[in-house]
Amino acid sequence: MKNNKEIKKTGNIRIQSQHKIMIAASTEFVLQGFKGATVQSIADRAGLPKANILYYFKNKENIYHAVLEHTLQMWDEGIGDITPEDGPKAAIEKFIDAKVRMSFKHPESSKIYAMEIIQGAQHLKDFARTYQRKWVREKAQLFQQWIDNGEMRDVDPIHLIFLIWSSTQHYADFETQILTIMNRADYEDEDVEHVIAFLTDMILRGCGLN
Amino acid sequence: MKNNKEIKKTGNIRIQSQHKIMIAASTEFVLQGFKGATVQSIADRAGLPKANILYYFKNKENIYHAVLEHTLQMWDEGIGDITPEDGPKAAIEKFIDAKVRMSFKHPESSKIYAMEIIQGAQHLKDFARTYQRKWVREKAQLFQQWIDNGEMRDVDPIHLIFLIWSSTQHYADFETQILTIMNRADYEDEDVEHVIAFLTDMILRGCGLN
DNA sequence: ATAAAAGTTAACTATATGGTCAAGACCTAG
DNA sequence: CTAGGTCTTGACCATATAGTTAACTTTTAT
Repeated sequence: MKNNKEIKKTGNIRIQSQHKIMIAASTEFVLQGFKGATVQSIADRAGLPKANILYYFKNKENIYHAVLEHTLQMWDEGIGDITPEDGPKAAIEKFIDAKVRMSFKHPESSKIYAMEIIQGAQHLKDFARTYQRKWVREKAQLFQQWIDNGEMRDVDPIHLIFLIWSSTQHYADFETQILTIMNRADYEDEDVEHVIAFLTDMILRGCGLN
Repeated sequence: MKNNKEIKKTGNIRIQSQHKIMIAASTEFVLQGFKGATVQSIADRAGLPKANILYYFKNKENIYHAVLEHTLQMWDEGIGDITPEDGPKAAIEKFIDAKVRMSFKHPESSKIYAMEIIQGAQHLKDFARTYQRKWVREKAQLFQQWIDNGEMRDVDPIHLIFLIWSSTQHYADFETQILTIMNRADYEDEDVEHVIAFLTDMILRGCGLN
């Protein structure tokens, strides 16, 4: 009880502050990059004095790590799992649906992750990379089995995953460009559904599932 | 003659130095981002003293602008043109072929461009954005005509272009991740052909052209 | 041959920034 | 009420870095 309360009270302000800082930091990292985002700019955006930021995170790198980790975790949770029972059609539908929704809901996460990869994944821990390799290979194997069973066309499963990945992520990462091209200020709710429908249709057909 | 020689000689060293600097700068900008890339690091990579860099480019921003402009120009030249006579199949084939080859040949360009867009295209001149909108809309209209003529399935042409764009670009931008997943150190020549074949097959089929 | 132009570079400066510190405010438990 | 912890924050410092300058060398034009 006592311990509980301590966590509830003392922990709360810590969590809350850290959360507020991470939100602000995400924006700054997207806008300015890791080096370009200054602790001061993060502080300003979070509405806190700089020293307070450094009180909750030992240094800028730690903020970035926290943000990255949070991103990975969100990705991991958001991307529902695919099972052999799903069959190829449902699997692709689930996968596209989840990724597109995530792209539209958390574009900053996608952007930060993309920048990290583009720059060579210098801050990404080895285990994260290995984890992803395992994930992709596992899913690819599922697709391969469906192919072997004649449940879908014989397409390279690894590249199929890349295709889904890239085409869905694009709406987050290239938001600016896409909005410019569509001559719009913001995405709207219908866009999500439209994109899901479009991509699902195209890719299912590519796999001979339509 | 005199004038010619002057351009040939004097211009040469200028062009050569600028080129060398831009190559080095590209790498640094990809690796460290705009703010993270220091003039010194660019100088070191180019094998020149810092002051020499600043002699050829007034400041860091100018180096970045030159690199960006070069990238845009290359993209513009590399992406062959599509004409109404091509018909949808050849158009898609040409487009994918050109973009994939560019991704594998000049990944840094693709990366710099991607980072610029992700960060909100803060350095991109308005005319470049407008130009791209025009380009995409123009091509989309072509596809729309083919659709109206019953030459291909009725898919959203703008999103079709996004799909081709994203899936091809991905191999440049996410190089690091893709190599990790494929457990490889580098791309090989066959990869280009394989990717072209895979994407062309998938997307043509998606458009009902196969 | 020579003067002007172009190129090279070490040394310097001003500033921005990451991070520290210490003093004090504010909780919380007993 | 008070002692120990947590939180807050202005002031400070060391360093990294963009950009300048000025002296010097090399190239080019005539």
